[in-house]
Amino acid sequence: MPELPEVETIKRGLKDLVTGLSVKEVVIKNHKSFLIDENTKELFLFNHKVLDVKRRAKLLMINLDSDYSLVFHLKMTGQLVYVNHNYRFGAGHPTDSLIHQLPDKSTRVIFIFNNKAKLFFNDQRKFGWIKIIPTALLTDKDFFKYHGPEPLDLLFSSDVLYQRLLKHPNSKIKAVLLNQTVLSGLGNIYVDESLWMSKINPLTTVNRLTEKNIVVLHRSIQSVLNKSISLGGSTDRNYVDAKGNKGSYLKFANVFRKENQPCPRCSNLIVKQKIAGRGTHFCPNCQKIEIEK
DNA sequence: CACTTGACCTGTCCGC
DNA sequence: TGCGGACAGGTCAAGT
Repeated sequence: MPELPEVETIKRGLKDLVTGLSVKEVVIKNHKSFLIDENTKELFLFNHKVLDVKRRAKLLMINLDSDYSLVFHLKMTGQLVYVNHNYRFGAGHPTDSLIHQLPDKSTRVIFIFNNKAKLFFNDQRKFGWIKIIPTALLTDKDFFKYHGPEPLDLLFSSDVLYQRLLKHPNSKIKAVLLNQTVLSGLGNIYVDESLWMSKINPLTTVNRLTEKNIVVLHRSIQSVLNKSISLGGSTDRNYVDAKGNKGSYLKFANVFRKENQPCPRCSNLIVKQKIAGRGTHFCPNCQKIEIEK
């Protein structure tokens, strides 16, 4: 589930909650989720303060004052939920009921902090992972050489998008936008939404796109991501933020999970079709394939 | 090289 | 009510 807006939302929440705390204990219920040896735990994890929480692409990083960082990839069903020592954030918090159920059967790793708060790494499908990596490596651009630019970075212009897309001229735009080496952070939801907003058919090959298409696509990607971040991301099934709150972006989605419903722009029915191996939602009427270049 | 498929896992939903 | 199959937001390796 978690794409850029979801990981960004978790990061913002966690940063306020865990900065300054130190890890006292870790309970690993599923070892494949977090391969770490006792030595590394003692030397680089335990009793080290959290300096900062960062995001790059879909990775979330907790920098520790040991010069190492905890790095998380949530893949499809990962959650990072912080719960304080008495299992409450405050009277009447909407997610108190959810928090009381933790740990649950999807809990794979639990971090316990010096203030007795716990951070639950839940992951139903066990695809996600946690690693401990030297912070210096994470700031080295080599580490992210297989990740494309951040779509909300000021340096990410429509020209940059154009240049990167052009490296895959014969591929379908849907597949290229899902490719993390081209651009970081988009997943199935935001690719479908961005293409709808741009009136681009997901089957269009890159070499059929006009320059105007790309200018509009660039603006649409940023608009969709910014709107989702402002709404706390998308909760389709699993996703919750660091406090256990769901995101509300999908209430405003135009095509994702809207198959057989009218297109908000032209009233034609939205279709769902497998493209690039993924369920893809679009309006075949107003998302036309460009004929001329 | 472009593209597809299968694998990693668990849970849910749908049709019989 | 039970069972089998398809499917789910991510990524990687292997195959065509």
